Amino acid sequence: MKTLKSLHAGTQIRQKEIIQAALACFIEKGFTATSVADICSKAKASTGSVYHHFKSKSQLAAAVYLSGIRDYQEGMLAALKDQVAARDGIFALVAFHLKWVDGHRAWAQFLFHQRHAEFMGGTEEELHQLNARFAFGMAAWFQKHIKDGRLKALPRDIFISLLLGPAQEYARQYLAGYGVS
Amino acid sequence: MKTLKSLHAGTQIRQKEIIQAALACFIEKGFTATSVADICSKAKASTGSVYHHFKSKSQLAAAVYLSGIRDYQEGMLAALKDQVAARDGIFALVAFHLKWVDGHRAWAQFLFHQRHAEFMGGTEEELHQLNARFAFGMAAWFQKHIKDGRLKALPRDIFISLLLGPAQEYARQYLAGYGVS
DNA sequence: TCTTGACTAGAATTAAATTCTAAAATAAGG
DNA sequence: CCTTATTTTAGAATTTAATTCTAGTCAAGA
Repeated sequence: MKTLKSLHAGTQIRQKEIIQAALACFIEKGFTATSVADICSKAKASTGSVYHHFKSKSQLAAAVYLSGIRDYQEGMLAALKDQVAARDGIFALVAFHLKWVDGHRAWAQFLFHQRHAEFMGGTEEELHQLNARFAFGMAAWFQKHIKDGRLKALPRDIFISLLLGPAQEYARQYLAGYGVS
Repeated sequence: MKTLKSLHAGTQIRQKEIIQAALACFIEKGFTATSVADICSKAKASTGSVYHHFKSKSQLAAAVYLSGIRDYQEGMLAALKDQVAARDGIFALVAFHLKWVDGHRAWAQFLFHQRHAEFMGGTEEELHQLNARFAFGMAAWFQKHIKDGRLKALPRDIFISLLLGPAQEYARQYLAGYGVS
């Protein structure tokens, strides 16, 4: 017998198409002003399909958000994995951050503006989990450099602020001059 | 003949009631999740009445926002007007800021969270005008102290940051532990 | 008091979200 | 290959919520 919940081949692609379409619409018109019909037509999908993959418009927006974060965080960790020296790791992170923002401007803008949006309710666990995993991965890499005294031991929030704050702030200003919404 | 647009006596009160009801709903459930029916029933007003006073649900949300800002800014300027000495003015501002946040927690929370929300589109001019007027009033008071060398001349954004940043940050944390949304 | 426009009420309309039903596509086991 | 269970798609039907409309009430001021 066939395994339950076996996904069809194109499913992930379809979901990504829908997410991308939704992202484009949200950025162009904002969450409230885009209808799911808008999203359907931009994604060339039927309402049935969209609602099959996502519980609701809000949940889709949350998926857009989470999907962006996931991509960013995975990229950051991957960038880190290739490095050994403390200095190289830090450079890699900052470089990746800036590159990601530049390469995903629409998405970055969405992430920045919707940080605490209402549709995120009911996704907090998943977001929290993502963040925890990310923090863990980062910590694991930096730990050895801290132990060996090459980097200072600092509270996590301070550490992150020092590491990425400037790039973050720069990105914010960069995106502010980029367009819509 | 009667002047065009002469308002009835209770109009302002009614509008305030609706704004307060809307504020309560928005804070309790968020903008998207509250229906104008919710607002109507909380304000004991008919849909007709609500739509007579406000063009749309979004515009009502914008009015809630602007109304809060206006109240805050007027209070700040009034607090300043009573003072002469530079030190007294600064103390008065910080005190008023904290008192206002404490006395209007719901409102303050709404203002903090909705800063760049979508429904603000189409109200930017009015917001900008409010801010400009506020900045002008503030500048007017501080100018003389700066001229006389009792206060340093600093770029406006830096000046404000130094003046209210700590209180602002404190308020943010204070509200974070306050409840809903 | 009378006229006029503001205001209120709530029904009617419209628009958008969500659900539903049936059909098409796909994965695996035989 | 065929069968069958299951996922996926389409789009119509339903439901829900925003907005508009119509009729009537009320208040200001001449």
